[in-house]
Amino acid sequence: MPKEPQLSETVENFLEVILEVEHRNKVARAKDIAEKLGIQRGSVTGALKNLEEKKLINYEPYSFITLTAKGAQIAKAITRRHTVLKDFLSRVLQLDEETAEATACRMEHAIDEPGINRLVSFLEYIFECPRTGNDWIQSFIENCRSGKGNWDKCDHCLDDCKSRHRKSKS
Amino acid sequence: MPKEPQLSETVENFLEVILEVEHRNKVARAKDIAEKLGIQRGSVTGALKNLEEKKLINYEPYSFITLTAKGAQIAKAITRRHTVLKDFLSRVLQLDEETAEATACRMEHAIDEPGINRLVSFLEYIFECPRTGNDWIQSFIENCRSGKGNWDKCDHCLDDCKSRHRKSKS
DNA sequence: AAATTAAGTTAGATAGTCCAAACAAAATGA
DNA sequence: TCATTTTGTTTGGACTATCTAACTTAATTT
Repeated sequence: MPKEPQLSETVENFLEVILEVEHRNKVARAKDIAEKLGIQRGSVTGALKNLEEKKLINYEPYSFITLTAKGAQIAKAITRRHTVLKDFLSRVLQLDEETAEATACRMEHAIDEPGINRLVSFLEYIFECPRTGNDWIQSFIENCRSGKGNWDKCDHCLDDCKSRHRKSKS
Repeated sequence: MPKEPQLSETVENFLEVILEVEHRNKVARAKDIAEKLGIQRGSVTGALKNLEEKKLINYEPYSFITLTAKGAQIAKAITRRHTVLKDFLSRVLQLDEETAEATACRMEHAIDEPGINRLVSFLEYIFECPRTGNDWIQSFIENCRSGKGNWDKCDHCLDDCKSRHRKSKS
């Protein structure tokens, strides 16, 4: 397999937005893309031609825009990265909605599939391992607020873990 | 305070590299910067002029390059992000050295100070909370390898946590 | 000190991303 | 259907980040 030349952040964002718009309104129009990306309509046309050349979208002037199979595949991968990262940022690091969204949007271009898969496993692990889960995250937040580590209630906390785990097995 | 216009990824990388080279050899030369960034010598000159205009480096043609206070401050912030992210990627997600390094290098431009501070707290929390720590990460790896969750040994594992915690208090 | 090599700069080219404004096509609706 | 509005395209310009090749300055070696 000849390795695909990696795509620019701009191209990835275009694909991601097109996928989203396609889902909402069956088909993507230049105007929606421009709005979503916060750029001028005029800037979209050239970019679309570029995507067309790269065989990532089906495009003809004045016509609708759809993703090719290749384009859709990439768009979905990027969207998945976005979702996973946002999940980590908001559910684990507890960044507020807006910050998590914006940060995920920038980070999604910086991590590859092996990395994101590992992060998915990590998220699952956090919320499934009896040693962690939601209350562990909760303690993390308290820890952040109170400034420094307070491990006084650990005995009790560990007992809770255990009894919770017993219950879940029964 | 007038908000600083945010810097491009390129500028951030330049500052980071200059800081590193400065540390290794007291002073940065265009050639080292070009090598580290994997670009041609000719591309460096223009960028340096730009950094000079932004008051981020002290630069005069044919002379040495040093960071200004402002430049150094930013370079250190980027480097810190890099370090923290790499730490997370390698110590927690267990990506191999090289991948962690490369990924951190791209992600460092995508996360801001509040975000990175939260990640620092999270790392500390993972390794200090009695419920987690190194053996928890170890179990994560095994979990990744074996494919699906295996929570058979959890009772034992939780007991270990507890006794370890008792010891650490004495 | 002169010759050679290494490092730095300049100039011109290209590609990508964007804008604003003028223009063209398509859709709407009276 | 015709006029109006909306949407899409074109054009020309700007800026960033790069390259290569030619050239200049500085450093090293003999």
